Amino acid sequence: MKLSDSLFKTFREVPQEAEIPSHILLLRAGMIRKTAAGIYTYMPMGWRVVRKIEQIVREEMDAKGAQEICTSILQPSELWEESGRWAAYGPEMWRIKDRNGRPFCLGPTAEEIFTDIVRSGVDSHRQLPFMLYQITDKFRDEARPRYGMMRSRNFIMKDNYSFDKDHEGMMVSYQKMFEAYTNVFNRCGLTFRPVEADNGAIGGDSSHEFTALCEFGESEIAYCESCDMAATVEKAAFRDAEPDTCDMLPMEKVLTPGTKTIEEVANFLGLEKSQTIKALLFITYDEEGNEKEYVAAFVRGDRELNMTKLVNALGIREYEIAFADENAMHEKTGCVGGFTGPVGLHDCKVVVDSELVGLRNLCAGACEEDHHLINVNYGRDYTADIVTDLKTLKEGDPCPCCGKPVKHARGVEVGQIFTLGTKYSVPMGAVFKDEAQETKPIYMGCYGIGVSRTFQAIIDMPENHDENGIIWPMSVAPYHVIITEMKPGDEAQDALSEKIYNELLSRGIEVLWDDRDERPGVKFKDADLIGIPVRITVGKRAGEGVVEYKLRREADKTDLSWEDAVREAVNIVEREKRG
RNA sequence: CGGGGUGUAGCGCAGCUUGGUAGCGCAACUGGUUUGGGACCAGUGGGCCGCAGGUUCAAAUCCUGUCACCCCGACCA
Repeated sequence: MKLSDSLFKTFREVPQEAEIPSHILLLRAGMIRKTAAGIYTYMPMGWRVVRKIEQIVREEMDAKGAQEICTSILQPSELWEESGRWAAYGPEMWRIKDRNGRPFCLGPTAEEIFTDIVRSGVDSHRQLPFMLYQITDKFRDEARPRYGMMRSRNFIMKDNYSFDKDHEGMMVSYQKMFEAYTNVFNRCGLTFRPVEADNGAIGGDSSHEFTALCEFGESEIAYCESCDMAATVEKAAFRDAEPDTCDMLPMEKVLTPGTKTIEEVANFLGLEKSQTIKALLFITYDEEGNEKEYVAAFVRGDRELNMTKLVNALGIREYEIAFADENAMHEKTGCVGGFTGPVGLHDCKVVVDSELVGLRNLCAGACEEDHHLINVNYGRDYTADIVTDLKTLKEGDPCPCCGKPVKHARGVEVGQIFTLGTKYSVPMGAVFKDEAQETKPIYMGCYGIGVSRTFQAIIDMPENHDENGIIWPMSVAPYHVIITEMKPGDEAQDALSEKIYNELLSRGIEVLWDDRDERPGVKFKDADLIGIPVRITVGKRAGEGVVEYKLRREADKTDLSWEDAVREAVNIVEREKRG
């Protein structure tokens, strides 16, 4: 491609709407343009990158035996009614009507469609297992689009679904996808970690998120450098403190005026925060949004409650719970703001963190203004409706696997895989006849890659950008080589540039030829900004057949004969283009 | 959905307090001089000052409403 023939425009100034490096550079390099909040157009150079990523995804999916199809973005409401998600999905779903008033949505995902296709096409166990995938636009009307394509309202996602006879087969498919995803993200040049993820109250057994590590990411993960443990903070298990071995002392009520926080109580009584019990009060709602019941959760005073774990323990959804109004709750349950403890509480569901069971002689609120109880013990003084791990694993806490202090990191979730089991196949009737002629539900898994998010996340990797612009990995670069011709119109330079251009093209290299009538500085700046991995500069020494050869990611430049430069370029492209 | 902020030329911004003919830098276009890291000189074009209403002789500026966009939070199969 000659630059003089293309629509090519870069921007010198940082666009006011962008904050993080990847978003700034995509806009400055002219790879994307915003159409509306969270809605973008891919410009020629950016679209080439997206297509490269898609191609990598295709190759890895095909290698695992998945087949590509393409479903409509428009999906009828009936399918979603069947799975129960038409009501459950909420305002994030773009809903539209056809001319006859029939409701449709712009697909936010495609479990229902794939299940529908498969139920009408599968009858026998002999047809299983198989996997289908597609790479299409997905639509989610996000409450808050952010950071360009990191969280956009319309994005490109590869989604695929596995269909197996049983749980064991499903886990084989899951493992295949785990491998495929690892290959995809490695080839795209991402630094990432697969982390154990939460899959909600009614999800399947297994889920992993693939998180590209990056300080601008929206997800937070906990990981261990001593072992393989890595999980989202919502999911990360917590190793309980060792049970106390001392005797239970008699419980006592003490006056603790004005000590509403854990810190204040601990200071007042001269205790460690770990010798106290923290109370958190909630109210839950049913599906219609009516108040259902009060919930009191208790964790050790120095711990942090993990909402996801609480919600899972209660078997409800995140939006069906909220902090309770303590005054309103007092009437019914006897709680007292700032002085609530598990003893004396009534008419509410009590959820106790598992480690409290083994700890002795703790201090808790007395459910009475300005009073606390000391020497409170589980079993003797109070019990729970549910005992489970409710804690958030914080940086420095012991690793649940090996006990070493864990680390936290931020990242961008570029992919997620999870087992669905029969969540969709049972309600939607996706069944088959097994060897014994019995009708069984199909076991499904679903797997997603955010292609457009990956596109942006690649740039945010520290090694893939610098102060001058993007540094594309060869595998996804819009072009492999850029020929920077210093002085178009100069006979020797024109001739040599053309020779190199044709030579590279004939070797299957993707070449951009900057033949614009611009000053050298502008050309160098643009070449750096758009991040083409190899630059061949045709300048003063064109007459003797000498060019300058430079890699975008390295500082040194070398003068080479044009033949050597072509050879070097072909070598490095061949070596690196597969990722 | 709550809090904060911004809408003025393609991009980045000033002007608004205290109403009086809409400005600057970059980009674009023309001519010239330049030519290995975002050149210089001279000239040119380009605006419904987000939109609607109001106050006023007069509104980018003051008032009311509304829309859009950005940031923090809530939310996120």
